[in-house]
Amino acid sequence: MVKQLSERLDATFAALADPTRRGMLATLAHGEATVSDLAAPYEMSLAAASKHVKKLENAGLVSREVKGRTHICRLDATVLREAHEWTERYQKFWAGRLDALEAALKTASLEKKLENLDNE
Amino acid sequence: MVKQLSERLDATFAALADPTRRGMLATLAHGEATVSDLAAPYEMSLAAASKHVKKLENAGLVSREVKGRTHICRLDATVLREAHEWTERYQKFWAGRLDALEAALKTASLEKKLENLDNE
DNA sequence: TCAATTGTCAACCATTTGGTTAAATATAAA
DNA sequence: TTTATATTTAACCAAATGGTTGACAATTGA
Repeated sequence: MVKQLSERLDATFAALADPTRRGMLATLAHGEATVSDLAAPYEMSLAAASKHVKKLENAGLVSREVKGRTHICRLDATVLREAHEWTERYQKFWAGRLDALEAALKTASLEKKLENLDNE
Repeated sequence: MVKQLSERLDATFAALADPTRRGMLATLAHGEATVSDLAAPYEMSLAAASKHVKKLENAGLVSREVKGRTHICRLDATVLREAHEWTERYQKFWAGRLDALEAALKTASLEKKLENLDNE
């Protein structure tokens, strides 16, 4: 059952809305890590950390390979890319507004110049 | 009271993790809108929509100007830019750009240092 | 075989979230 | 002034979240 984009964004943004989970992703940016590795920096129980990893996995941000009794986790940035693209649209919108502002200012100064020309 | 980057990311990502709120931002990308305007596309009560707007505002994604009995809302992409930059670091990692990965790790450790400084 | 390690699962708890309805507030219009 | 409009607030509810502890399963090492 493949989730729709909107639902994937829900899960991705929700997964990112927690400093522990963002920290785990930062750890994974260095390379693969076990659940214990990911849990190590935090004071919470392993069970709690395990839930965070599961949430990252459910969002599709992390993939897991069970190897013996350890679970090897890796960063999977596919859904993260969707989140990045979502925010990018609004960034571009904002940049566009700023461009429009620049354009407005340019037009204003151009008008002034034209007026000055008329006065010459 | 200015929030730390980490807390701003918490609030921003949490605000984005809901389709109603993302829809409201999409509406605001067309231009300013009142709370009623933002609520219109949804079946929920105005009170419920009002809470969503408040959450967007608290995250800093939306600014509000009270004008008579209406509240005019506008998109404020400042914190969105932070979220965009955060996802960008990991998205670049996924794209296999090792130089970007280095930069991401540097930024991450710098971020930690800055936050540690703030905590002292 | 027995003990330690890795991790999940179940049950529980407090807090947050996202919704409701009803009442309150403030402004605008008649 | 009275009424209608725009919005928030309060009280409430069910479900989700983020944590705990304790038991369990699987694997590894002694």
